[in-house]
Amino acid sequence: MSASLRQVAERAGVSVRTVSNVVSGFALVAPETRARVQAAIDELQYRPNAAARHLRGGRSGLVALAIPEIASPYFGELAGLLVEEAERRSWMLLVQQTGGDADHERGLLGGVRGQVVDGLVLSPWALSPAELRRRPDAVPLVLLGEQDADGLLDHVAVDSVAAARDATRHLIDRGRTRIAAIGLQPHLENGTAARRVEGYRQALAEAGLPADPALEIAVQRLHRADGAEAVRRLLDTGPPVDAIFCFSDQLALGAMQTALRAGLRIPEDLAVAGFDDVEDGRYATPALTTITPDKEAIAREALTCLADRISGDRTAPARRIVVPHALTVRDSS
Amino acid sequence: MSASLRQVAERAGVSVRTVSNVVSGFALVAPETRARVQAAIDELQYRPNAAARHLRGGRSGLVALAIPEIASPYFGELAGLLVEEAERRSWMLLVQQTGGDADHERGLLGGVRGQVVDGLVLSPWALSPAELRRRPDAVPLVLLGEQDADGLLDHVAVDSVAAARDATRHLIDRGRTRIAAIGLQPHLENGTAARRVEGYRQALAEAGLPADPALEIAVQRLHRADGAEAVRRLLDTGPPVDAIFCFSDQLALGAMQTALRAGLRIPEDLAVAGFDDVEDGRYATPALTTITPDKEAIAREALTCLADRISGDRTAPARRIVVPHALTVRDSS
DNA sequence: CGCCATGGTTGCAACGTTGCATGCCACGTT
DNA sequence: AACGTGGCATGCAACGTTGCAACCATGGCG
Repeated sequence: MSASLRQVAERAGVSVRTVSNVVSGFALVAPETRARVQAAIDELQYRPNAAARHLRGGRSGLVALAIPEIASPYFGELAGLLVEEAERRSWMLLVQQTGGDADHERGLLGGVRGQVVDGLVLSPWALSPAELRRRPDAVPLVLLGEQDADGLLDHVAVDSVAAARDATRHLIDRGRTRIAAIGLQPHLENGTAARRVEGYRQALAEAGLPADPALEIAVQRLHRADGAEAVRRLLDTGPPVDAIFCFSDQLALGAMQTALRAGLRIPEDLAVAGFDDVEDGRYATPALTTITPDKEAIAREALTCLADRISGDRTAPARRIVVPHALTVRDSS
Repeated sequence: MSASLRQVAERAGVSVRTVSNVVSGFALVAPETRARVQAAIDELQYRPNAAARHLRGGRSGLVALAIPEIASPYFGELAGLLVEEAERRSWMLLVQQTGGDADHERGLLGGVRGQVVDGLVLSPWALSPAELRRRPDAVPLVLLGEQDADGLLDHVAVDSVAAARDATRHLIDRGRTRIAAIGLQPHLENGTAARRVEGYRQALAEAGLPADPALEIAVQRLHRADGAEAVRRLLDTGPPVDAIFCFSDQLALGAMQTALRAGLRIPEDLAVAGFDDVEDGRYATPALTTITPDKEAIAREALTCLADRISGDRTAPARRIVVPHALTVRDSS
């Protein structure tokens, strides 16, 4: 296999300990010795053994990212940024998919298989705040999204209420009055959808528009298919609408396709706004108006937070980090 | 921290070795002893230490996936399937992004930081076959895509020549005669683009259509922006076209947006076909005709191949695995 | 001249696990 | 009664690394 410290030591005629000193760069080593050891290292192509370091030092240099599904564009983009940010901190990122399954999420809270990782970035979906709170405190943990765990766990997220309000207000500013909201998830304890409805309702109230429950459409998941189906229902049996605010870009893209196929013109007959600003939306026809969360900031803050937990005080009070968002207006509204 | 075998052993009043036997399930352990040990394990919430197992056994249970970028839909979908497939084999997947950078890819060939992983699934982009071939044989490796490393390394891929021929033939069957190909990459040694051009030319030749170099458009990357720009160039300065075959769905989506904005009707004025069958294409307007590679098969075969290398003969002859593909016709053609 | 500080190097131990060899006991056989 | 056998349990060692403390020169100082 690969060379070990011992073999390098034998080759250089020094002790194992001295080679270790050279490798780790620190400590007092005579320049001449260092050179000799370095030569042996190069010849044998020595590479430190991660397993031994992990065992000895208790750090693996690995961080897990647990998300519902990596194939979804929003999580894909986020994962990409997290990988980059992790690399910047000489960590490596391990991806777990929960599929939005509660048991799966619960399992991860207890620690990723055998304490392999130094920390966990979790985007909970099905788990209730209550369950999140009473987790066995194994690995340092950061949550993505507003999970309302009573400030007991570190969070990183945009302000969903404000963002949803911004999006809805924009549609109102465009003169729309019958604005539907697609993306409620009453079957989940997940607080994100609830916050977005809240922001939506706030904007309506501020503008003096009535809140019509028939305009609030629930979905199972946040995929394109769900958005498509929601619009189908809305057009078939719902009240007339002149705008839709979708809680994700995926929902919005599915919604747009169905609306276009039904012969509606976007934005003339129906204005559409999404949430996430994934690349698909920018290249859709028409290009999608959306809420743009600062994803770089999410990635950066999440890992900063994790780093602080890992090397700092694990019992420090939980932080709730709110990252900026913006409204990006495009052709769909 | 977490309990170790020793602590469980003390609690259960047996030796460390016996606890190990219980944990690993094997060996001869008296039912009564097993029960007592199991009780101690549960009480202390013992979980085997991955670092120690890795050090002792030489297996980490980790596999790395190295791709240009996870945020790209094709790689996102593939990564999702690989994560699932890995889980099925009780492996965990670690994601590395090369950004299509040659140095980065080269670095990974030498082994992922300190032999952390048992295997590597690499989707090379910038690296030449020659370089791939003379890699230091560190970790077991499987390549995604047709990299033409002279049969010296394991590969998993669709037959790009045949697939490109199928797509082009379909456009010809639709009565198109001026068919452009977007996605050539003469600046890269990467063989995939070259194979797709070949398939495209074969189909033209079979149909007796002339091969016009002005209809073969090169791009830097395979993003939507590149497709959009390619179509812009084509419409501005190129010869007239009535169909486009793009080497990726992303290129096709970018191409469609630009064409639609230029007032062209799809498919009436311009038929478009892509490659990859990512979800975006299915929900685009019009829905995108494309080549559908069996991604599940790619994920499955890649990990099977890796598993064989890891636990089997590392010097066995390299395998070239070709997975099935299909032509999926939708509204864009 | 002896002592101490300093620079440079080293050995030991331990992190948690498992392969190997061995030990112990009870039972059945000769 | 002595012996072998098989079921069960254990001790030792090693995987590669690093913290700790000790070690040995050397040279400066009292």
